[in-house]
Amino acid sequence: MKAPVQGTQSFSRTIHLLNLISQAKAPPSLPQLKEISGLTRPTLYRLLASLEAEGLIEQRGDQRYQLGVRLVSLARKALAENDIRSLAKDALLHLRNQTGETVHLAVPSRDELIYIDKIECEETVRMASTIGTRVPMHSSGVGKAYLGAMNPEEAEALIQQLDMAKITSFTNTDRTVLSAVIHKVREAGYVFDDQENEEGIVCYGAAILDEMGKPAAAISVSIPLYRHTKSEEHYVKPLLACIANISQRLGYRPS
Amino acid sequence: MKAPVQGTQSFSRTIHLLNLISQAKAPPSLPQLKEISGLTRPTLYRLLASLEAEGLIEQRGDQRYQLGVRLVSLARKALAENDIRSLAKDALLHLRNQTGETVHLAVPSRDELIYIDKIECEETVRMASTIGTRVPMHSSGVGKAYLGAMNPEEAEALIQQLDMAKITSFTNTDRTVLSAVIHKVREAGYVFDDQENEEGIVCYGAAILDEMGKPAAAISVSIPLYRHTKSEEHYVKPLLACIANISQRLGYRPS
DNA sequence: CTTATACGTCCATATTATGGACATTCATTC
DNA sequence: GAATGAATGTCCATAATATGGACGTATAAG
Repeated sequence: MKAPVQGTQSFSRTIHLLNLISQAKAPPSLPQLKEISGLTRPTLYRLLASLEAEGLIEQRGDQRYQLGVRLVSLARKALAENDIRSLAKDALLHLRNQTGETVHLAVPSRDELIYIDKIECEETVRMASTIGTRVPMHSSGVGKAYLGAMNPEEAEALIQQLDMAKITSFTNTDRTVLSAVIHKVREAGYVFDDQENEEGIVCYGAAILDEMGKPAAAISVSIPLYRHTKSEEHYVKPLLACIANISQRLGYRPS
Repeated sequence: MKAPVQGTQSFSRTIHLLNLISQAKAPPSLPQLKEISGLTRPTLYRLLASLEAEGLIEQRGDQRYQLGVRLVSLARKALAENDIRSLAKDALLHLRNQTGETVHLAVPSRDELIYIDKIECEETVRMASTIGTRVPMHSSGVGKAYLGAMNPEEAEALIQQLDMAKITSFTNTDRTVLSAVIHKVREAGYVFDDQENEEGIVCYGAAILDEMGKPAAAISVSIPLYRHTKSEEHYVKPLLACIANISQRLGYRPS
């Protein structure tokens, strides 16, 4: 395997092996690793031993290999320096500038989404939401976008557990209807929320995908109903471009 | 540098460099890395280039190096397979068995702690808490333990923002008193909560530390007041042993 | 303009990583 | 229980790689 830098071929091989373990659907066994990696037995043993020595992988009781806790502590540090908010900042600013409306970034917390960033529009009439605001999954743009990016079975299981509270007079409280909506969101890649979460406010939402294609966060563009005068494309096109930008920085590679 | 396994010296060197970047108080510059690593210039360049090629580090605009987003996605996967709940399970069971009382594991979420695991005692009278329950930082054992493990400045800043609500008639609502309590917790390494969060329930709490010595989670042993008959040591000694066990698995190394 | 420092790369060779061969352990079959 | 095959694990001669002294370029300071 050709390393990108001369003199790092062995390091690249080892990290490649780590990536294979990371990408496996379930912790792989030795024969499985030998097959998917194409490495010879002594080399495979040695590279696994070196990853284990550094805590990057661990061998389970059943001889299978999984990612190690050292990665978690490294990543906590990485997040402190480089969390999704920082990663997303420029793209969110750009989205706000292009749409002219308020943009939110939200992450999941149990069955809600929490706004962790907000880039406000420059209009006089603005959103009352603040960072830290929790919004329900069933009625908010970011929540429905997140559900729509989840694995269908997982999304359905979560929908069955949601408290389908009536937030506004427009809020849908029927789970079957929500399932159908989420199905459409999954196909379209974004959602249009028509005052289900806040009377007089509509929004477009989409989910940010991580390296494994799973939703990591969601973004919305929120618009007072009276100012919602431009075409859907005016909001959706830059929203999806923003999502692609951030998802890519997070390691997502569309197949 | 002697590698733990023959044939992995280069990989060990590269990971050692990654660890130095991880442990630096601020993203280090090239001259700083050269000094602390002891590597020659060509070798340093090459190893940095290989880490960068794999996304494990990134060079900032000001030429300094920080941990890369690839670590975040690897760690998300690692957490899915090996999260703190799994890591802590055996130790929590052991703590419950030794103390005979209900044990909680909680992680922070903004200014609260959320129970993510609960090992119930085998007595007839049990705690009403459930997984997912949020408890305030100022009044709960896990909350105060967490505050006590934080950096003093950060803890103080957070204390100033807390909603010092009166949860029970025993709840302290004075920030200055809370600061003094947290100072004592920091010194003792654990907290004794006397019905501040739930009338009729006392508990002992301590924080789990991560690889950098920062709190990652907290544990409490909850006891109905009428059953709180044994010595403090009966609860505290196994609690601290449990904490040490889990913190070590998380990569914490006491200095 | 000169000098010093910082940043960056080449390539001969010292050193390491490799895998064919072999060893040990375990499971299966007779 | 013995024989056989498969799985797991390691050795070490040598093919291949990683290294750092030497050199080059860019930038900053005087």
